[in-house]
Amino acid sequence: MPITRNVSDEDETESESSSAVDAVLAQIRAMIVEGGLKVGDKLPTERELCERFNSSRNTVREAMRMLKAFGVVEVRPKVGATIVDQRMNRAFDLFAFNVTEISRQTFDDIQGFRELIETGSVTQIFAAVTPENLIELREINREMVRAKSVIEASEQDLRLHTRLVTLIGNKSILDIYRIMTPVILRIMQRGKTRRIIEGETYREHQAILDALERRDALAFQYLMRTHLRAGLSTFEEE
Amino acid sequence: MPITRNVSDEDETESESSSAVDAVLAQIRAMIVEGGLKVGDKLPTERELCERFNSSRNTVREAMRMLKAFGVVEVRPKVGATIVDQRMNRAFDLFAFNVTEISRQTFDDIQGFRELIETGSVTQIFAAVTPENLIELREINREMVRAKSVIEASEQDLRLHTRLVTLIGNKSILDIYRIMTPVILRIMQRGKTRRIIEGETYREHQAILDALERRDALAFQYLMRTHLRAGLSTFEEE
DNA sequence: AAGTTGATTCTTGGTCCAACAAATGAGTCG
DNA sequence: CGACTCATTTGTTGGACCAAGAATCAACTT
Repeated sequence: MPITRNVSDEDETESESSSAVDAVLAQIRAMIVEGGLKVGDKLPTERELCERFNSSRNTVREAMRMLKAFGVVEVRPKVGATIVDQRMNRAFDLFAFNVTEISRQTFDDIQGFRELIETGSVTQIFAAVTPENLIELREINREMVRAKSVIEASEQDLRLHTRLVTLIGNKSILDIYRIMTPVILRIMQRGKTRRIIEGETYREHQAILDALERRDALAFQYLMRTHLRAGLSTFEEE
Repeated sequence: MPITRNVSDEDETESESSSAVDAVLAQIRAMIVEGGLKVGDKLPTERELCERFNSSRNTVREAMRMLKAFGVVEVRPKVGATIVDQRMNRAFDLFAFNVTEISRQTFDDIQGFRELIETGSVTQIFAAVTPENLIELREINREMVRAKSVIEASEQDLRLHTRLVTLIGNKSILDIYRIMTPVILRIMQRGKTRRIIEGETYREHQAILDALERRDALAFQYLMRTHLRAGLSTFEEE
């Protein structure tokens, strides 16, 4: 019997994907789901998967590579592949992989989204904030003006906003912010150079934190909106 | 001029990843960025990348596999690899790859996020909605009750909400909704069986659309919040 | 003669195989 | 108890072949 077994044999119940790698990927995935494998469990060895799926080792490895890229498995030499769930981190890597320039449209959309979140969650933020939080937030704001470079200042700026979002207590929203971090940073570093240096951003932050401290929802929302839109105006100058 | 630069040379500024595949991946990425390659451009052939990076073909292929998993390149036989930007679709696939069960916490977070978006964007939605939109939305709602299965009904339910979110006119938010689609669907299909059948969801949708039609922001926000939280209560019954 | 069509060849990704290197867990011996 | 050896497993390499598509060219038709 020749070695070249055809992929599309009898065991091809699903996904006649016309690609051996995709087929193996689907089968491994089915094995995870139907086998009820949970995070922390181990997958069979590569060679075992080879003979189980009638595939070559390279094919199995490429499928494993995709699982790794998806953040579903973590594989170490000798110890094998264990199931994990780092898809959020993968999504983060995804957006850090910059190939295209940020368009004006993307800029508007991201800022609009932030406005929605950061002004809309005023109730939750007010309910959760503690005096210690305020001290920390003001300290971050001071670190921003002490920053040596625009890049560093942007990171502190975003850190302050992210810290505020953390107070909402919603992990999904925080995850989204984490995913968007690279894009937001690029947006900040593009348009805010002068504003940060001139201290406008610092003073706006201070006003927002003051409103937060005295639980003035209307002021908080108004100042936050103005603050976010100010970055918007500097973008279109160029 | 010899092209064969050694991998571990001076240009290894980042990611001395101790992995040949990661090294090749970083180099290809650097080639894209520094070469100013845009979407639509073509990458060199695999064999050319082999000798340029002094790597084996399998190594290059595994690196290419990751680029494909990232949605950065699209590779077709004979024609080679072309640069694309389908990272949003990849992120979508990422979250469709379910390995873990939805926790109560995730459920709360997602619903909280939706509440923030769908009640917070009332101004934009009111400004954008047209009579045709309303007709379409009501039609989707009717299709939901005509649905044969819970799965189909859930899809129509989410379709209505997604259509509403589309009216915001913010592509980033829409992207996030698309990414979350699989998770939201699983949430819906878990808790809403009885509610959909009994027509509660339909009537709540109708009330929301009525408020939308007469531009009653307060009613819209209140009804939407109640509607979203209703699904929350059915979740904890089990 | 020009255009079309068909076959042929060549390129290129897709898959497989065999082998070696490196890492590491496990067993063994001092 | 510790150091050492060994076997297993992933990481990497090089080579081989196949299939499909692009390119080229010859033959045929109009």
